[in-house]
Amino acid sequence: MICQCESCHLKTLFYSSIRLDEIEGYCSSRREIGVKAGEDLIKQGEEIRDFIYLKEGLVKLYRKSDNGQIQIIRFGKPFDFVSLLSVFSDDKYNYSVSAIEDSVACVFDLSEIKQLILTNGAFAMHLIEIQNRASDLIIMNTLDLLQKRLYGRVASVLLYFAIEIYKSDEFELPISRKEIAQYIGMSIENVIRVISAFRKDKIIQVYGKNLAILDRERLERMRDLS
Amino acid sequence: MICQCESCHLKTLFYSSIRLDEIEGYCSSRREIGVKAGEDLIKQGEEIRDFIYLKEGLVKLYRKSDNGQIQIIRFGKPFDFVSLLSVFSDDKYNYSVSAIEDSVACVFDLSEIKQLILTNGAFAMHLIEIQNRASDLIIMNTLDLLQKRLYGRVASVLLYFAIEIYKSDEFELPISRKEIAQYIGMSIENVIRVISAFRKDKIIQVYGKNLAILDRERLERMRDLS
DNA sequence: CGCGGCTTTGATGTTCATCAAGTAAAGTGG
DNA sequence: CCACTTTACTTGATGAACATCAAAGCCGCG
Repeated sequence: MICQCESCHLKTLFYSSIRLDEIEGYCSSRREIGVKAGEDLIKQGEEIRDFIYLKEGLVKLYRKSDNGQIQIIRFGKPFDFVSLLSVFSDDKYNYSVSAIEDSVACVFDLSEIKQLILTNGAFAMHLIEIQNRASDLIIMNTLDLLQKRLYGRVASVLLYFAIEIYKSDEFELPISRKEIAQYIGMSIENVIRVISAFRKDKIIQVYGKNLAILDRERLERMRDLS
Repeated sequence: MICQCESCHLKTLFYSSIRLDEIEGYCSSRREIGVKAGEDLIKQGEEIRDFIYLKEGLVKLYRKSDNGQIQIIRFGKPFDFVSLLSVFSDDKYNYSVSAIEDSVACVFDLSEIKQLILTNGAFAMHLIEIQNRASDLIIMNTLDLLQKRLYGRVASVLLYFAIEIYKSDEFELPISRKEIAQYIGMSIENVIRVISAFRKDKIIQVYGKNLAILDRERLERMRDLS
């Protein structure tokens, strides 16, 4: 069997709504793409032909805004980055996706997925739920950032990686200060200053790329009290 | 016939994918709710039982964030406010909707819509497209705001109402300065100051609630150059 | 080695929130 | 209807939050 779906998260998500004898067909049309850290998986402006699902790794969604600045929309890990944003509403990507860590993506023909929506109600329902959840997350996250200030925004990012990505208070920060700045919409220098302040206040510990949250409560307070 | 679907936008959107002999059934289960300016259509925290579509009027989507502040997520006019945001991904609303102008909403049982998704592929596809488009708009809009500053943000709002809502450079501003502030994430005083500055610079003209954009180009430049 | 990108800190000025005080407008109860 | 209260709006003054400029150290890489 070409497609080892047992090891693929996609199975749990979608294949539960597809009859076993149908799976084979979709599996064979599926292909995997490996991208190394730094490489692009999706380029802004490209035509949307595929339906892409992140199987392994860590990516960032970002866009070039009108004035040429780069803005990071969201970080995506397996499960919460399924092709979303404009896949069914536009014909061109209005954002890029690139790998932060080496990643593997599952790629389907978009037309096949659309066919599946048309013919398989359970699949359509499932997909709607997933898309809905993903959009909600982005929206609420961005809204949160919008009403926080520098300190709260930086605290948010650090806690995001600790809680959502690494599920640990000690981890290797996968992104640069510059990327944090591009995500929270503040200047690089001020991001650095806040991280330094957190370090001096013994809220976090930094050695190289490694980061340890020493005082989770205080960091959460900084995040919540803007 | 109870349901005068000819006059309802929903028809063009959804009913194109439903067979004529099926329409009758859904029409009869549909009900209309009128809300006067200032009244709530949806309350944050309520259970999601309905699928709601704005037929006439103007509404605002807003939420109370963790620290108790009110934040306006988006303004919605007929067509671009279909129940979205968490309708299929959560069981409770995490935002409120209230009428800015007197409005009329079409209400369906959510369970019926879900049933329709399961059994009618074309409908599901159509709904996915609409939801996708709506989410994209909110996301891109919020991201735009996030990287603009005071002047650019205020210019954005004014141009939004001129272009998207009223399709004219002269209109009656339907929202208060406070609501602008809650939408763009800045203080009321500064919103007022910017509007005054625009007025003094002859970019806009203000008499009471009425607003006229005198110099569209300059206002657009303010919006685009942050 | 030298170059470019990332990081860091300090100094400076701009942008912004906040406080204060006052005016106008709109609802409320007698 | 008028006095009363509340809400929206407005302006100025002040300090806090933030961007920007500048300079220097630190890598990794050709």
